[in-house]
Amino acid sequence: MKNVIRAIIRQALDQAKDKGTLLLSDYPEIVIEEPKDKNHGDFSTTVAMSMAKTERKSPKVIADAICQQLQSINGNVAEVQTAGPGFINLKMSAGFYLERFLDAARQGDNFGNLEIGRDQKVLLEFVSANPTGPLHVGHGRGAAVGATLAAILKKAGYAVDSEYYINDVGNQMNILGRSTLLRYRELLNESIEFPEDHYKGEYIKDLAQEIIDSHGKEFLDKDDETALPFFKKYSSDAILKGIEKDLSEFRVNYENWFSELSLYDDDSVDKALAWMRDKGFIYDQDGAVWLKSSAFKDDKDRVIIKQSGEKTYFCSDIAYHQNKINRGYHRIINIWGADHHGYVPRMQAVMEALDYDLNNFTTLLVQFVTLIRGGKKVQMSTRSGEFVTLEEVVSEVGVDATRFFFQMRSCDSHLEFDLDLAKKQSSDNPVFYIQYAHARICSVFRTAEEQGLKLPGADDVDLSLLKEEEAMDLVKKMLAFPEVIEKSALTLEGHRVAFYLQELVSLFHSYYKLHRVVTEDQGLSQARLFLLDKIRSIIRNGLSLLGVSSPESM
RNA sequence: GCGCCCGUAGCUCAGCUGGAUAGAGCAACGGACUUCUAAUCCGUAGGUCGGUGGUUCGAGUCCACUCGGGCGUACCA
Repeated sequence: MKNVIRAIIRQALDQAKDKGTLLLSDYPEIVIEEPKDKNHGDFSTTVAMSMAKTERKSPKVIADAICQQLQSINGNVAEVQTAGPGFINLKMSAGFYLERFLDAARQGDNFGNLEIGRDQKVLLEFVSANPTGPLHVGHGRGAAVGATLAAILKKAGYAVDSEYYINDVGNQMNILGRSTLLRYRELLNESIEFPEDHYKGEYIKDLAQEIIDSHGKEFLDKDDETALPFFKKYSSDAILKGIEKDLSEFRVNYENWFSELSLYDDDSVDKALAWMRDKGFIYDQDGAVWLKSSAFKDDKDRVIIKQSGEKTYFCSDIAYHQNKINRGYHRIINIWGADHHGYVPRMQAVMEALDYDLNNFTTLLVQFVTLIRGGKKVQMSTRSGEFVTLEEVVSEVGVDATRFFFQMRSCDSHLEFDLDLAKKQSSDNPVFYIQYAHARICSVFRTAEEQGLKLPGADDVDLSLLKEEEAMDLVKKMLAFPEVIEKSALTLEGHRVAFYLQELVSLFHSYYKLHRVVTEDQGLSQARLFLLDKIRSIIRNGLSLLGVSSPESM
């Protein structure tokens, strides 16, 4: 829509240049805005002000010159005026909007699909929690943000692959195995000492019990070395399976599950190291092997092989990202918890060393979630293993509310998740407010059907009957949907969709209150049904991006 | 100490990458149900955009400094 306005302004500029009223040695960027104040028209532009210097005229004079041209352009512009320091305000005709609305309606659920990502392959890695315990609410936010971003990018035309990186290597795996083994022995009445740094959650005891149920006392008389591999594998497999189940129930799906272990199995790690060494980014010191990350934006060099000969997590991450690059992605996006932000510069250093354009590599940091119950913070502590799992929240408030609440805020804002509010069935609760609008529209259609009224086709409807200001407000808001998708895709900010839906639905509820849809006047009723059907489609569309269902009745 | 994020109405947060008189939702107060879902709507009130200085026609937005909160600063992952 703004593009259309931009083209009109552009045309006016060209005409002014032809007539010699403006120099236009250099075309300025034409910024189109939607003024908050309705008195300032539907759109406004600041070009006149930004041209003041090069034209050496006052913004007002330039604005007047442009206005003069605009008036002669075509019938779509209903009103033009200059205002303030040099704004040009445009008011478009009702026909302009209705024509575009009809066009949007013809596109059905494809409305809002864009081409901006055409021929662009994007890799989106998110959650990637270690398989050492169930997903907690923080992971849940990452999952919701990632899945929605993937959906938005797809709608914007990108070819997106979602990926989960499984950290199934390293010391943590040993600790996990040992934790389960110790609980196993404990449950079989052996006295044990449970180390401080081991996993203390109840789920470890559950795993131990499962092993007792299936294997009995088989491992009791075996030493650690013999028993551990089994416990390690059993635990991580079971936990990963649980993670997969939690995510799929949370409507979060991946194209790839990528195992860290596989990078060792196929020598990718060694190859990546050899490549780095060959390029001179690696050196040996103090018995360890270092990456020269300080040659890039990182504050210091980082160890990739410890004195003990073990490789660090960072080491396999080099191989992992080389693998990502080799798969030919135009854009690589990682979504991490904010507690990993210190890791960003060194990863950027790796990408730079691998000769990948940093403009195409983004790490989104998702800030923490605080759960609120009864107006008070729910205490969580990873250390004691007492954190609230994603599964617990979902089973308490449902997938819809959880998915929506996680995306009500921009990623880099801390999120307060009010569990009581999420369960509330009233307009206080934004997710219900939106779903209710959808159900309400469906209900209107049921009433219409009882009256023998049918939804007209795009060629049979007379939209000029939609004369009310509220109807035009709705039409304008709907036409902004593609811009919301575009903006969300470009800024990687999914919360915009949540905000947009609230605004759209609020306009609908007002309209509904003021104007009865099913009336004696068949033509008018049909025009209104047509309007509602499109609103319904956008709600359904937007909610599905957010991973929220659209109930037909509530 | 250094680095990243945040600071906007009583609360939770937007603010379209520099535009006009800073917005929304809750909460508060006052209204609206013979009508398609009142699970809703309409109205009122609420602000030194943490602070100081700078950049310019113009700053919540950009820069510097500063105060407060969160997180990070491993040969952990």
